Amino acid sequence: MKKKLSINDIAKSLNVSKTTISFILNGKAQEMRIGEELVDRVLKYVNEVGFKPNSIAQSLRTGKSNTIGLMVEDISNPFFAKIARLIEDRAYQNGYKIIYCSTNNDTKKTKDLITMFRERHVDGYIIAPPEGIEEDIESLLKDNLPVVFFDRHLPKVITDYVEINNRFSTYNATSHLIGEGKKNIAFITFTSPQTQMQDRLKGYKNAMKESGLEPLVKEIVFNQNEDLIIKPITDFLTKHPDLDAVLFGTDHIGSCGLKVIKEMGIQIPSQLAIISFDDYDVFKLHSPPVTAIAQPIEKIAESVINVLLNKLNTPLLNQQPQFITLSTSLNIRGSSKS
Amino acid sequence: MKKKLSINDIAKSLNVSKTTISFILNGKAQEMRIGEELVDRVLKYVNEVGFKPNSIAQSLRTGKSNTIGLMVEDISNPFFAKIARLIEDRAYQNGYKIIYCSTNNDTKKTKDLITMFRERHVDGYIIAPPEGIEEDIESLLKDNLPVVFFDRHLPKVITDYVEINNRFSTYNATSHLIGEGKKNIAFITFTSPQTQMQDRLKGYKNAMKESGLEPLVKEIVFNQNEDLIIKPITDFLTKHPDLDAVLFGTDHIGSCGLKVIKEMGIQIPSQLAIISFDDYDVFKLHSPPVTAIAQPIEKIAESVINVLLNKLNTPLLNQQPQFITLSTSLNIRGSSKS
DNA sequence: ATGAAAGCGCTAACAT
DNA sequence: ATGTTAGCGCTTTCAT
Repeated sequence: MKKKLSINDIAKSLNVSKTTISFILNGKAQEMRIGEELVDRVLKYVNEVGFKPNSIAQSLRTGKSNTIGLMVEDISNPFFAKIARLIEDRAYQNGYKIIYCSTNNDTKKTKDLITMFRERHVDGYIIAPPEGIEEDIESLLKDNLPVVFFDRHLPKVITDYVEINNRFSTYNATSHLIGEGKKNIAFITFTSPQTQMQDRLKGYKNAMKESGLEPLVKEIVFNQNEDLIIKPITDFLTKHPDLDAVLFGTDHIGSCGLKVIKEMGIQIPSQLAIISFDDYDVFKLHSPPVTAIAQPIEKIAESVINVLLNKLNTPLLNQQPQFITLSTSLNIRGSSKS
Repeated sequence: MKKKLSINDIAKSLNVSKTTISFILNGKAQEMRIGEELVDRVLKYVNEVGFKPNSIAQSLRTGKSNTIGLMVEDISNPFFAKIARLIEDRAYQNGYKIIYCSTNNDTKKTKDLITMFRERHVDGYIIAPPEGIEEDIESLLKDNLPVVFFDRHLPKVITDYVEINNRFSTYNATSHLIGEGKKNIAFITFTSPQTQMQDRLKGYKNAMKESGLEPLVKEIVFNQNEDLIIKPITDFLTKHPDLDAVLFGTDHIGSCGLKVIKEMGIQIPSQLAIISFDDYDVFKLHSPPVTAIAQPIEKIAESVINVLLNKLNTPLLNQQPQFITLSTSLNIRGSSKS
């Protein structure tokens, strides 16, 4: 087994000081006026023996870890999985690694995870924040650690975020249903104080009120166990046979809703028109295909990582935080036509 | 801004040697026969001021990073996303962090990523390996770094792996179609030398041959761009109007196949019976619901992390590698009945 | 232009 | 039972 090389080994083999090696490796040869010939010789040798500086030692010395902490709600949710994938790609391209984790929307778990990330000295944080972690974030910001929120933000915390226009999205979707002649339109969503969910709720209510219709909201407690989502939806639909349309607040609720509707034998769209937030294969392939609010996933990921890299690269400039709001598109399909 | 505390600060404040602190913090107080009263005092103070040892320094010193490298094919694929989620949970429970990345089945990218993981001194590797990285893995193993494969393995590399019984799964699914009276059964899959895909192919062929039927295989080049999967499927189905059943090799091909079938207006199952590998909402909710081969995702994740933690905890015992093969279930639904 | 040396924070062998 | 000290591998200041 070959021993791992250190910068000292290189220095000895080449009869050069390790300082010089370090400078050359870090591109400071010019600055330090190191002979071009030496630079070549070192680079050639380093390459030959495949020496890589020990990044842990580098981290200890410089205080940078070249790591970004990514906290999503649930990595197995397609929305977050896709975002994570795109962020990962761009981060690696820029020499950053990603450490990720799922918060499960659990405040305590999230606090623990922030502590762990902190111990690991991650250079920057990308977070889809659950409620109740304001202090922890403030503490990060106080120590000059860059934090970018996405999907939602914490109203009391001033830091960069990337979101979509939730309020308009549900307003628009609801209006579409109203335009199709629907009157008894329910909104089924998760119970959540988070900004994105609150905004979706507001958009729905606004559209209903503007048209003089009575809002009917069913809130479901967030749970990993699908049965605990399906049950309340079933109860709700059973209790309100007079509904002519339903707007689902998230993709997860949407697909659970479809299961219930299938189970109950309700016809879409003749008996019930349907729209879901988020747009995935399950909606596109459904019969009839389901009208859905599509988030611009690539743009979200792109914006998030750009904002963070930007902050990482210019740490001294205490720039104004950026608040980015992106647009969704309403993909109208068979499930919402009358 | 409060300065980060170090073990030295603690030692000074308490008028105790930092060795003692270190021993106490690492649970070696008993072993070192340190006074119980002192232990309490130290623990209390450490807790009070919120001191956490710098894990980077720990890593540098001990050579352990408490990090597991997880390399999946594509984190935005639900199969891998769910596995990742479960592995993440168990890893965090055991004090390990996960650094993950998507290989995209790209040999070169994977080699680079292994190098990166290595530089980061990850303690163990969980990999869904693409072909062509045999040497890199051998090199890891030579240096005593634990590697666990899942979803597939590399025949030339002897290390632990967790898989499903692919051959039987497709054999069984094909047999089911044959039992339903189908004769012209095609298998649409990705072109891949990987063991899981080869085994799926073999299972299909075996079933066909045993029944004296002619296998018809359409191989599609793996691509991120969905259009490049849909196009060849469309061409294939157009060219073979006499087919009465199709078995799809993966969930991704399966959902693309459904799109094609929908587009072409083919009736399931009257004109064409369908079975897909992997079982997700998109298949369950389809009309008619799609017969699917379900992988035991929880068991896979559980086995993988158990095998790895086991190796991590008993590094000296150069145990026999474990080869775990789990069973799938064939969930028969409307799409495959005659 | 190059080298010596300090030190990032921690662990553990060794000394007492 | 507790303290002293030598590094882990690297960067960077300061001296030459």
